[in-house]
Amino acid sequence: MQFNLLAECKDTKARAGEIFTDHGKIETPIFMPVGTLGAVKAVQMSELKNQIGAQIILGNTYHLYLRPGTAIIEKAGGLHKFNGWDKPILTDSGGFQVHSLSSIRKIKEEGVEFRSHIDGSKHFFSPEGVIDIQRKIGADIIMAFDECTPYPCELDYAKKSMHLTHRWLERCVKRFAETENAYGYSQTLFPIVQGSVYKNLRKESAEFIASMGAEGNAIGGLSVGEPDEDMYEMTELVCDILPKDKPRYLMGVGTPGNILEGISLGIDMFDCVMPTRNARNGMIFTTQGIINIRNEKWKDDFSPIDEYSDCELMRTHSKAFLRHLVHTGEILGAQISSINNLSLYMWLVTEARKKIVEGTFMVWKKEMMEKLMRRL
RNA sequence: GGGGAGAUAGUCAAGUGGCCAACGACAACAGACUGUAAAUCUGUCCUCUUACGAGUUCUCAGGUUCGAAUCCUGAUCUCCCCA
Repeated sequence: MQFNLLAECKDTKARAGEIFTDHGKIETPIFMPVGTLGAVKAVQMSELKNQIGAQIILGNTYHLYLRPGTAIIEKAGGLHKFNGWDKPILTDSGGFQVHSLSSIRKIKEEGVEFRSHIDGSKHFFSPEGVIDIQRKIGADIIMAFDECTPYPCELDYAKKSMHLTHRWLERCVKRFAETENAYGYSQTLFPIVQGSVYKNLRKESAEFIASMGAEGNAIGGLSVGEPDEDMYEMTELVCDILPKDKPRYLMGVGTPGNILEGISLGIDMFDCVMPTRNARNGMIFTTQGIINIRNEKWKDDFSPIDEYSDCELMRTHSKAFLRHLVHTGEILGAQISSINNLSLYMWLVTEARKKIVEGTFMVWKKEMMEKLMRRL
């Protein structure tokens, strides 16, 4: 993997760059649609590629390990072959499931014991095992196994958890170095900064992660319920420590506003389920603000969903029709909504990149923050 | 014409003397959702009130009772069976 920094904003810490992987180029800042099970829910690969313009998607180690199982993916020749997505893929390690499945897992020094959320069976994830699985899944970028701490989180717990994540990281790095890619193209391992919302912990973690010399670095444990101000403060602090010449990935973020703020703090990569999950629940992100398309007020509004969208679907379909689809539970409602939201997110990062290169990012960002986050 | 069953809030549907403004489901309305246990979840849902609470209800009209959606009488309407 290769990262080139192409432009920097003079007013903020925003930057524009490009990442080269064996599956192609990624222009940063970038938003990565989440496809937990190897598929972005309600969106076809061709739509992702041609309409939305996605450059990289996510998969999830824990979920793919349970179903279809590592052996099947290996037999298919890796996830790219299995799901037909020939551009870059990033897999999360299962660290987020340590957080989201907290009621059915047990954390130990050695690793994490999960009970499958599907059938209750026991599974053990160690840092080494997670690297092995991710080697077999074959994502271009793989993540270290970490504990994504909850919010709120006691200082004492956050500290212990962070140190555990650091020890796990060393084991991940070791295993990664000892193993090879399974399908002939290169993979790279991103370590993850933790430390909850504690400045001293974040600093310590960022310094430790920076010292690993990875090709890219991630910030985890944020956007788990803390106030936006805390998220931004931690992000800024960490970005200032992480190497400038490597991409920075803010995991799980966020709203369009969060993303713009993250970009201005020096983040290059984002992923979030919000555009797809919320789409399925009727939340439509448009260039003019946020719409709850289920609301009664749209029932006879035959104007385009977003006449200023660069997504043709949004300019041609009416709010009333989309409301009808979502309201009646038509699958097409989820599809159109998901494509729209992802298109909007991709448009957002693409525009941001342009503005950074042009040198007008700050003014544009301010305008967009208000516009995109307002409720219609 | 004869016999039988039934009418409960937007819909379906429990309740068959007090714990009933009335179970539940659906619909409707609103909200939540940030490295996806989510096409999920939460709330409201007779009227008025932010709420506390108050006021009207269980086809209609009488009646029994301290007390009725629940018992009695009649009316109206619906459905089924036989001729």
